This record gives sequence, structure tokens and C-alpha cells, in this order.
Amino acid sequence: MRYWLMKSEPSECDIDDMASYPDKPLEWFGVRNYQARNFMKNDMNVGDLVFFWHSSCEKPGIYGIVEIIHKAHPDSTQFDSNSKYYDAKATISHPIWWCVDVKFVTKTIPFISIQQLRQHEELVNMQVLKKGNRLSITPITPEEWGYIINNLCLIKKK
DNA sequence: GCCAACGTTGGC
DNA sequence: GCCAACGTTGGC
Repeated sequence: MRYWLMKSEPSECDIDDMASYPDKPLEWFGVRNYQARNFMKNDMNVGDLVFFWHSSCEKPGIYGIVEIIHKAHPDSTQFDSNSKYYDAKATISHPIWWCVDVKFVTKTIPFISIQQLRQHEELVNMQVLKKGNRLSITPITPEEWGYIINNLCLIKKK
């Protein structure tokens, strides 16, 4: 059982979209970075918990928690020539891009801003806080997870 | 297989 | 809209 942080642009999918369909599996499609793909393909397991991050928006930060509910499988959008995530080099027998399925667990109330996270010495090693960080999926240590859950948010059950 | 140029991400 | 960081591409 591991912990993760996954970024989503709220203009694409925000935490309220997730909360609106709490039991609906969401395919985490569209990742086109090998490091992030490898985390999903090799390291994520059913039951792992994920901080849901809003990026490229007015108030970046942690907005909720989602859960891995399906191990990695080929990202369906790589085969779809109408998708912006289409990859002509991928074939059904040799997929390039993999993704997991997630499900809504809870919102973090209030949301936890990046500025707030930066104020805690316990969290300085979080990759998402490092200057120039672009990786959309990063591991979170159990210590960081516990610290954030216990000190920086109330959990709103679905 | 080096590495410069280019493209993308994402906080600010 | 700026720009730092860094992944990717492609000429050699």
C-alpha cells in the first residue's frame, strides 16, 4: 500500500467532477511522460491512495483523495486517432502508454494550497513543491501523508 | 551516443 | 504572459 499525488487540470477534470460520480471508475488517461507512466505501470496497486491536485489554475493545491481501483492497463486514447493523446507508434499488441483507474474517496476541506504546504518543514521534500517540478505523478511518503491528513485538513466523507 | 534546439509544464 | 526546468527530438 503506497501513497501518491496526481495532478489534474481542473478545466479537464476537477474534484467536483469526481465527487459528482463517486462510484464511477475514471481512467487516468493522457499521461505521456515515461516516469509518470512507470509509476502507474510498475508501482501502483489497488488500494493505494492518491492526493488529487489541481494544477495550471488560479489556486494550485490538494483538493481531495482518490483511490486506485484497477491496476495499470493500456491507455485507450493512444489508439484513438481523434484524440489529442493519439500515438501513431502504439499498437494493440505493443501499447506504449498505460494508466490506472481511480475512484473518488473524499474532498479535503478546505483545500490545501501550495503556499500552505510550503510552510511546513515536514513537507519540504515533497516533489510537487520542488522548483521546476513538472512530473504529474509523484510518490508521497507515509509520513507526509499522515502529516497532511492529521494537520492540514478535515476529511469530508462522500 | 552526444548535445543543441525545441517544446511543454505549471507556478508565479 | 514570463520563464525555469527538464523531457524529447534529430542532426551529426
